[in-house]
Amino acid sequence: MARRNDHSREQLKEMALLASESIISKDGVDGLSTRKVAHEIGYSAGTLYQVFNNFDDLVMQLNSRTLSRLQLQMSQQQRHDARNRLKHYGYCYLRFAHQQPELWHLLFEHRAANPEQRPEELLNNIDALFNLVKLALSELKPTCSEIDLTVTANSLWSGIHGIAVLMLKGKLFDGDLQSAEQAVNCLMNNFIQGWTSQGESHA
Amino acid sequence: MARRNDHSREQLKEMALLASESIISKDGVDGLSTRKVAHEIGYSAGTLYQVFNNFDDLVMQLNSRTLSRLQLQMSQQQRHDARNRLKHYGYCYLRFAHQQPELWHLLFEHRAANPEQRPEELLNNIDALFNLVKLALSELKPTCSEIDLTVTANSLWSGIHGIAVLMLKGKLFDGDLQSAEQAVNCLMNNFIQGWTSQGESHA
DNA sequence: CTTGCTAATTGAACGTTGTTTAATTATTAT
DNA sequence: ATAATAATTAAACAACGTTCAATTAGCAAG
Repeated sequence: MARRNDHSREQLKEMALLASESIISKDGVDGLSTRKVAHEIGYSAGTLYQVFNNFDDLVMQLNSRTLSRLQLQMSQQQRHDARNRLKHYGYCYLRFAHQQPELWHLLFEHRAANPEQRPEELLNNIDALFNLVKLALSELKPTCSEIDLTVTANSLWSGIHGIAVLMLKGKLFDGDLQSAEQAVNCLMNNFIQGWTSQGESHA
Repeated sequence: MARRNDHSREQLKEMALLASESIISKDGVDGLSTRKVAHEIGYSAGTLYQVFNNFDDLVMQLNSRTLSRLQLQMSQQQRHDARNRLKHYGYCYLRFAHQQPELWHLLFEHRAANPEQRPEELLNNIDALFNLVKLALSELKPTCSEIDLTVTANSLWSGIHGIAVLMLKGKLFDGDLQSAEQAVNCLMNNFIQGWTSQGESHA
């Protein structure tokens, strides 16, 4: 029996999340289980429920970490003009999905039994990510209204997301990063070209 | 014990697939299980393994049906010009995802334990679907090379797919069909506008 | 230093899941 | 009618998330 003051709650949570990431990197998302995590950190499965509400809660907190790491990567290297920054975002997104396919899958494709318990932090991180895109778009068309900007950012970024999804699914692009990057390039170029060459009617 | 000649293999498979769809419509994708399907058709779980290799095989055959239904809906109503036909495809795709979210989710987000056993039929249906898009694109730019056409179709359709994914995830577009359609419209308009207004350098 | 209280930790249990297999039962062939 | 065959089942297995009574460790008071 692990002694009571061996680790604080915070430490326990941190250990569990680290162990989860390690397990996922070894056995994939489907190999993650409460018993494995508990065993890895030298506790029993029940103890995890002192730190997490349930398994989905653990996943959500994992996702929070993953998303903030993604956000960090994307927000670096802001030196380019808006057009190239958008491309940079797309490549970052794609590269992250390619390098951490299991964590990415958990982040975007995990179905919580109780979806409404998504932590505030995760939602905020998603918003922050979208705001990067909106900001770049607004530089490309300063006269654009806020609502049009939102629709445009949603549409464009959904496209990038779709490419990442299908890359990981291995169906399109042969699961190949390079050909997926080609698709991002194609989508970005054509979309931005179309968007900047016409009025706001097509927002 | 159900008697041996009550149903042929074909009938058994058909019953199981129908029962699966019924269960999914009631309890969702996560409510689907071998025991439920077996109980619904009046057999025991073991009997299913005479007709399916395993649970993933059942899912794959379900997906084949789902995909061919989607393909049917999309290939109808071909009367429009290429541009509007592409939009029609996008709306069809989106509407299907919205009307049958559980089946759609199973089709595109189910992770088979053994991914390489995907049935020929499913792959063919996916190809057929993509060829619809490529054909419409080729009408928009008859001089376009086959390889550019492929990249462009992949990019555009990945975008549509991404919108559908995020619509169902309920994160963007408020899970709302109408605002997702707006995104499809935005993506299609800008992409096509951009693609047709420039040479093949951006394929 | 011992005793008693509190709270962390555990192990076993429950109800699931997909899957396998020995035993049973229904059908067919002789 | 009997023997061979094949379909069907019930039970078992391992693993899952989750709960909870029992145990044990830590701390405070006497």
